[in-house]
Amino acid sequence: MLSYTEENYLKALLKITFDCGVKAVGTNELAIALAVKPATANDMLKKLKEKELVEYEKYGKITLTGEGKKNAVDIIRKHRLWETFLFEKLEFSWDEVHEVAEQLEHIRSQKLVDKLDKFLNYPEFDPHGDPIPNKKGELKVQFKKTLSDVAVGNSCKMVAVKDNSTSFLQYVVKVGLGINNEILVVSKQEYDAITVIEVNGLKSSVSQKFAENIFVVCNFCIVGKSCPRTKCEIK
Amino acid sequence: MLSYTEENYLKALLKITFDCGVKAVGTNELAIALAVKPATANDMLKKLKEKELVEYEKYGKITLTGEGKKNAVDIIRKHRLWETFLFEKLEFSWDEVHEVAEQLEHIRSQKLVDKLDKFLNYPEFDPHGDPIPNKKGELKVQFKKTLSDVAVGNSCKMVAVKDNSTSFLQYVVKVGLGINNEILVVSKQEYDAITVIEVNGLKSSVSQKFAENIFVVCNFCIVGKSCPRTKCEIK
DNA sequence: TCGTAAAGTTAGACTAATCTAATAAATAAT
DNA sequence: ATTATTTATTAGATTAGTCTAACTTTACGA
Repeated sequence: MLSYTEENYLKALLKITFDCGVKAVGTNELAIALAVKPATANDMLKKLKEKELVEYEKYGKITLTGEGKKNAVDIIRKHRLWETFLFEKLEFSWDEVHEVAEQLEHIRSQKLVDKLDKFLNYPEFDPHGDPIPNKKGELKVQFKKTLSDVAVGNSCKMVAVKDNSTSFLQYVVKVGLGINNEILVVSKQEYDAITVIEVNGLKSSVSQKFAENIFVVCNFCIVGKSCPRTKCEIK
Repeated sequence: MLSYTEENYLKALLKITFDCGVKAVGTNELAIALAVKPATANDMLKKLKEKELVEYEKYGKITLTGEGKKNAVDIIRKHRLWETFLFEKLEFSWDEVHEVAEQLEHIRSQKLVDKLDKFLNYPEFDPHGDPIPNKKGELKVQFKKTLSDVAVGNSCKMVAVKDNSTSFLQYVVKVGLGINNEILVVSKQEYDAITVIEVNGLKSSVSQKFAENIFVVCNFCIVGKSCPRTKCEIK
């Protein structure tokens, strides 16, 4: 069985490679992600290599093995299910869920995960709009993360806000936005990325900064029919 | 902040003294409860004494300080709230909740506990019928734990079963019993404690063994008006 | 009351996860 | 290509929690 620490190393490796994962990971990079010293990460990597959860040559880059990836995806699944629970059932705000989910993700009980998944009605995305791996480890890939990533002419759905300050939230309300609202990206100024959006018929101009703080999912990803999806299947 | 291990030591100390707590606890007794060696318990007790969470003289019995008790009660509160959640919301069976709650009780988030409490509608008893301390650390003391403790002429409410075997459960169904049913203790044979109970008008004779496996709460404890209750208030 | 058994303590060692400081290899820059 | 810089590794130390084995108190029974 993996220790909490081992789980965190695997999760960090997956998260670094995730965005859809070409590159292998370096020791320093990993150490920074986990807020430990490179020497510490190195020690742990030896252990994980011994357990055949990662692969690397001495002085080379690190990749997860199939087994390592499977474990990592499972932790991410648990993390995101718990975030969804906290947000939807316990009325936590967007910015509060992560820290608690960091703890909850390590609870060991397959039954708990399955039951929680069912209780939440098998959600595909967490409150941040990140995909939740299903029981088999498959997940829907999202190509857009914030409003600033949405191309002109496309529409998307707001799922959460990144910034939780009062001033920002008041701004959000002012442009007529709320959770689950459709947003159409009407146009975008090339020079400073000032973007015209339309929400329920109301057009507004918003800054790059604003757009980066609105989490969205793209419609085709939600509808899921002609949805460009990748199965990051775990062997 | 306390480590998981420290929390477990405090919880074990409280649980040993709880039933309602006259005696102080010995090192061996504690070690057995935690499945560690006495030497290990001794080391930890030194640490807890240093932190002023327990009090004892060398070679003497151990008691929790106010602060130690406060911490221990809080862990019990979390444990029992999680058990209630697992049982009521996630459809865990009575015998499955404990193990998972052992893990969940260590999650650190005051907000999570408060929200969970609210989500469950401020329950006073867990699925085993054990009292859940409220936010102030107060709890309702139950004088009866199983059907075998209920005196002749009194009625109670079944809250759970201790034995989860099919044969027992079928027996339970046969006498017309289910969760939340009222049980009247009609009479009891002195010699072998064979007990006549009445459930929804149906009278049955049950054995001592059967009665010991039915968890109940007494009405006056639930109603809470003229309820003999003890506030185990935490200073 | 005295001796043995039970209960509690101490000493020394081990493992997991971390650190700092020193060293080695790989990469980038001149 | 040779050096300088970045990246990775090793060595040795530390802390928390555990162990075994030996020792010290306390409690109890003859």
